[in-house]
Amino acid sequence: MSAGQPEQNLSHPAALSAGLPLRLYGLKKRSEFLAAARAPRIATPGFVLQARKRDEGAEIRVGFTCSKKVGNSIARNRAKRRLRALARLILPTDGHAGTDYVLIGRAGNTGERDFKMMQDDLRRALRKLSS
RNA sequence: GUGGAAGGCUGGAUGGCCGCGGCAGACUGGAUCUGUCGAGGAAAGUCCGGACUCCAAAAAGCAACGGUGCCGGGUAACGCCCGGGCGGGGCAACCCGACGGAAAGCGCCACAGAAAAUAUACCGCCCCGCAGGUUGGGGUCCGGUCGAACCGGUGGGGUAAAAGCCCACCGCGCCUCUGGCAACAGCGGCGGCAUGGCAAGCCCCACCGGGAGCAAUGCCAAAUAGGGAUCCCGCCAUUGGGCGCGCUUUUCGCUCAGGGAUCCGGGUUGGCAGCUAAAGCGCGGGUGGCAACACCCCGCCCAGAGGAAUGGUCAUCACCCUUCGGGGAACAGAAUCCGGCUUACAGGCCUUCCGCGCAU
RNA sequence: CGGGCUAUGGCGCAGCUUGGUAGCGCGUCCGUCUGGGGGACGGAAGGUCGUAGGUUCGAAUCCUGCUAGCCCGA
Repeated sequence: MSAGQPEQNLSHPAALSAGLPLRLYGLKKRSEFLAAARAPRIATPGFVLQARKRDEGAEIRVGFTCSKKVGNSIARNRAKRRLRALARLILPTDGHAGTDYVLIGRAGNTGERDFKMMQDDLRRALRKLSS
């Protein structure tokens, strides 16, 4: 299982957007993950953020991935769920249009780090990328 | 009061906001709304036993291999559970035991020691001989030494010195009888020391086991070229061969003339079933049983995904720690199902029993 | 779902079958040879044998349970 594992758990994109100002779309294909992997990245204690500016389209797309280092399937799923909650909360307002984001879980921290601190981490990482 | 032993239970609660999976219903057949259900005692490790399905064969048995191993019972079955026996540990409650066979056979027992399994004779001990010694022959296994272990133990008799050589008791073995379904226990008698240890070395004996696993298996749909090879049967021909061709397709025309099995190549990785009401659960009741458990009645309905949903976050209460800011909250996540075993586990609760101290 | 293998000095491996002494190569340290380096030679240190139990007088070795890693089949 590589970092480019397709995000099979991603739910319907429209369901994600319910009640939110901007729709989030999921990254599904391995090639899309690989493209984002070559893009600039910011590492935080709770996760790693990658962002790739696309040429076409204005929607924000986001993908989640966890390697086996994070733990067994339960630990990986919990890490991805927390990352998904983060993205739902912050990306529609702080994200940049026409960008693909990939959030990568880190062993030991993604499932345990304080959620407020992770929100700050994500906002700071987004500012850093845009500057 | 304190220290233990055994058995059982529990594994935070409530409410916002956002979100996930199954099922049912509603609605302009849209990817919406409503309702409802949604992890464990170990779901874990995958160590045993089954159910179920297919394969091979036959209702069996044998060989090989593997497993189990005191006795009796329970169970669908078990390597599990209950009861009993024997051995060991603990003052006790109680706990632990791979607990058949070493007088069927093979093998191993390092070092040390005289000697390690058909026993042996180093230092001693005793007797006899002579050339009287740093000596020769014999007796003996009593004492010493070694070791994890050395060929019964203690006491007495006996002797040149000794020895189950003889005797008593203990141990061991055999036999009869008694109790018990049995393992086994007990009384009595006999034998006269034989049988060192290791079977988690090979092995022997008794009993059990055909193989594979839900990615099993069945059905539907789609897709590909109804392709190739071999064999069998059939037909025509008879040295070797052929079983099709034309046409967009069917009808049709020409021709003596197509069926089966296995394998290879190629294609498909969609849907449904299997699938969860079950050898089910109940600190509900009754009967039988010491018990495990069985039977009857009553009540309950408790995930079914199809690479995996059961979550995230905030607040309050309860618990633990605190330097009063705050921090912590175990082991762990269903994948066909069930019965066990094993392993992991913060904290808390209940019942019964034993020892010791104090008071009465 | 089922099956198999491995774990031994810092690294790579023997030893396990048939139980009694843990060994080899590279590396490390010290010394000598050289003007010095490399190299050679001599010497030395370094191992709870993955872990917890059991069998045995005695276990790296035999048995059982865990832990970690790797591989195979459907």
